[in-house]
Amino acid sequence: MAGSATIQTRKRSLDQPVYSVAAEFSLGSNTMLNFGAAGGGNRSRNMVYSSLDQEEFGEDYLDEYCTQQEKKRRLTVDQVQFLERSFEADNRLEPERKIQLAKELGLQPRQIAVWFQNRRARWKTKQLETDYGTFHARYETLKSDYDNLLKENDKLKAEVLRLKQNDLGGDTDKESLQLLNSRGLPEVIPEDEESNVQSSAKSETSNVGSPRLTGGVTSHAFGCDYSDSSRIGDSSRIGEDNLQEPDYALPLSSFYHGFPVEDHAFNFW
DNA sequence: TTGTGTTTTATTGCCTCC
DNA sequence: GGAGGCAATAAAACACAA
Repeated sequence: MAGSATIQTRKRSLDQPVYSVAAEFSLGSNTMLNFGAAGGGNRSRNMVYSSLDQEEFGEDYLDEYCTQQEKKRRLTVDQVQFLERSFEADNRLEPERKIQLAKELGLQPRQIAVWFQNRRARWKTKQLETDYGTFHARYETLKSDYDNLLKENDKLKAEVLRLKQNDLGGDTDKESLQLLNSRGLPEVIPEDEESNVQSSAKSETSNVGSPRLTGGVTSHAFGCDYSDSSRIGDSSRIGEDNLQEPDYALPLSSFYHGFPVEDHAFNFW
């Protein structure tokens, strides 16, 4: 068999044989754990064979073996458990550790490397699924909060509109405004008192004729704190350069997280 | 038993690092 | 340029319903 006595490099060309070669390292049988063979012995032409095979049966056997065997062999439960424990300790594989594991499990170092490679891939997939679940749950929470804010805002706007339509001079309306203010909302100033506010403030808002919101519009007033973007997680952290003071000329419903909201629908995902 | 979907083992090609 | 990592993929092994 061509190439059977050469050490397989991982970067082989297409016309090279696919057989891995047991001579990649010399296996010390006294250090090898007794994991036995899995899968009943049918091994693929593509399947690496162990150093033990080479020691026991020699190259003639291996030539025949490599031409006849076409099946892969799965690792035993014990081998997998051993590898799992090793992976938990450190999912990176230094060359020395790879050799050591190969000796202890009776496998090729290449098999150890492949197993760790595939295991990292599985771990990454699992991690992505976990992260998705976490972020999606947070998204749902934020969306729910946002919807509640919208509803609250609509109610308040309706309340303000109703008050404006009434005779604003009456005590009843003042009491209503005080009630609104007592709810921890941005302070609503009756128009008859607004004249006492500095005239320069008038240019800050285009809501001429409407009760003025003071102290800025923040979610804190609604018992929520959305200013901490770290709740979302570092990977989705909002760039602080993008943070800006809300444009108070826009309606309250246009704000979320300090950003103008173009559309109520989130395109989070 | 068989068809089908999933998991595991292994290869290939490309990329980065030293 | 070699070694090692990763993504994509192939294919065998396995699980399981019909």
